[in-house]
Amino acid sequence: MKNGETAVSKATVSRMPAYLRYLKGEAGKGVEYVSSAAIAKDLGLSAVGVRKDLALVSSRPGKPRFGFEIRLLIEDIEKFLGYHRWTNAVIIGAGGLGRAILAYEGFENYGIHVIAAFDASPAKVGAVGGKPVYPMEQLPDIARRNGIRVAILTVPRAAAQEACDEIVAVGIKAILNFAPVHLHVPEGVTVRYEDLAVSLAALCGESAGDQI
Amino acid sequence: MKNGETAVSKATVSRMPAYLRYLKGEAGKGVEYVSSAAIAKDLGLSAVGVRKDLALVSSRPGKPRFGFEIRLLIEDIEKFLGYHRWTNAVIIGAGGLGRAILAYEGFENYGIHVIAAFDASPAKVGAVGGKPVYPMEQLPDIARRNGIRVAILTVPRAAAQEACDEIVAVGIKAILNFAPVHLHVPEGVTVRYEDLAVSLAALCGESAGDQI
DNA sequence: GCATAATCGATAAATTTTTATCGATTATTA
DNA sequence: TAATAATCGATAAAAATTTATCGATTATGC
Repeated sequence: MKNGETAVSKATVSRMPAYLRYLKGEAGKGVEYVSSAAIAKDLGLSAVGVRKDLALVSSRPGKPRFGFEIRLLIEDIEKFLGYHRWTNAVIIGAGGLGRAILAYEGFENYGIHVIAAFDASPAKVGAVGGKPVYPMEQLPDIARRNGIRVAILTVPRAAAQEACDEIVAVGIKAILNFAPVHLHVPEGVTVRYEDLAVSLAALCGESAGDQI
Repeated sequence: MKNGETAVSKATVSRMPAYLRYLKGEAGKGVEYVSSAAIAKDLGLSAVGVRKDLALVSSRPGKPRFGFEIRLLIEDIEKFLGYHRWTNAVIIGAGGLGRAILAYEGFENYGIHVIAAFDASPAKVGAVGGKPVYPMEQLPDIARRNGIRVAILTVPRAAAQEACDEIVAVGIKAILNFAPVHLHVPEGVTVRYEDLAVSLAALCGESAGDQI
C-alpha cells in the first residue's frame, strides 16, 4: 500500500478472474445469490479469504443469510478489472495458433478488439474468420492509425525477438507472448508469457505430486 | 513445510519456468555462467530472491565471482519440475485452437506427448500435422490403452462441462481448460484454467495502470 | 413476535514470502 | 604473492498474505 491508489493485493487481483468465471457460470444457471462459503468450496479457497477479496471490490456488502448478489458482484469485478475500457489488439504471426486466436470471439467480452493479424510470409496474407491478415510491413501504419496498445505474439521461437523488436518500435507497450522464449524489451514495456507447454507441464507436476 | 518433502514454496515454483526460459535463451547464445544479479535484472526480480530460489533447486552452489553454471542449472530446474518424467496427453475439441495445439511440437521438450485429438463432430475427424483426430466415442478405449493422464480441453464454452465429465469418467486426473467456464469436477481431479481473454485483459490492466 | 440458524465484516494471530545485511569465498590484477 | 572486486549463502528483519475468532445482522419457522 504505497499511496492509497492500490490498496488491493496482487494475490487478490489474481483470484478475480476465477471469481468472475465462477459467478458467470452460476448466473447462467439462474442463481441470484451466492455465499462466500459456497464460492470457497467450489473454488477450493477459504470462505474468509473469499469474503476479504470480495469486500475489497464489491460496492455493496453481502446480505447476511443470503450472501452476495451475483449480478452486482459481476459488475463490480468487471469494473475493478477494467473490462469496461476498450483496448485494440493485434496478432503477430498468422500460423495455426495465431489464426485460431484471430477467429476466437471471446475477447469481446473483456473489452478487447482483436482487429487484425500480421505475418512476414505473403502466403499467409488474406483473412480468417472475417478478420484481415496483413503483411508485416503494414504493421506500423495500421497500428498507429488504430491506436493499438497490445500485441499477441504467436510467431515461431526463432522469429520471436525480431518480431518483438518491431512491435516495440511501433510503440506498443504490452505483449502477450506465446513463443517459449525470454524477450528482451526496453523499460516500460510489459511482457506476459503464455507458455502452453509450461502450463501443461505444471499441471502434470501438480497432479503427479500425489502419486510418487 | 509440513513433513519435509515440500520445503519449496509455491511462489518459488511459479518462478521456475521463467528461469528456465531465460537460462535456455542465454545458453543458446553461448553464455556459460550467469550471476544472480544478471538474472534478476533481466527478469525484474531481486538478486537475493533469485539466489534463494536457485539455492533450493540447484545441486551445486554458485561460484563466487562467476555465478551459476547455466548448463547445470537448466538440468536441475528441469529435474525439479519433473520434465524428465514422460506423460501422455490428448486434446478434446479439434477446432481452431485444438488443431493448433495438436500441431505444436513444443510439448516434447517438456516431457509431454500429445498423442491425439478427439471431437464430437465427424467432420473434424482425420489428422493434423501427422497426428490423428478421432471421434469422441473412441476416447475411453484409446485413453485407457495409452495411459493418458492429461487432457487439454478446447471445446466451445457450451460443450465444456459435458466434455469434462467424459474426461473424468475415463479416469483422467488433470485437465488444462481453455474454455472460459468454471468446471465442476470431483475431488482428486485438477483443473488449470487457461483463459486467453483473461490473460490478455490482465495484460491490458497492467500496462494501463500507469496511464490513468 | 421471538428464538434460531446462517452469513457477513472486522480485528487479531499465524504463516508465508520478500527484502536487507554481512561475513566468506574466489578469480583477477598489480 | 597480496590486495581487490564480485559474487555467493546464511541469518535476520520487514512486509504481505492467509487463517482464525467473534460480535453483528437478517431471513426463517414456530
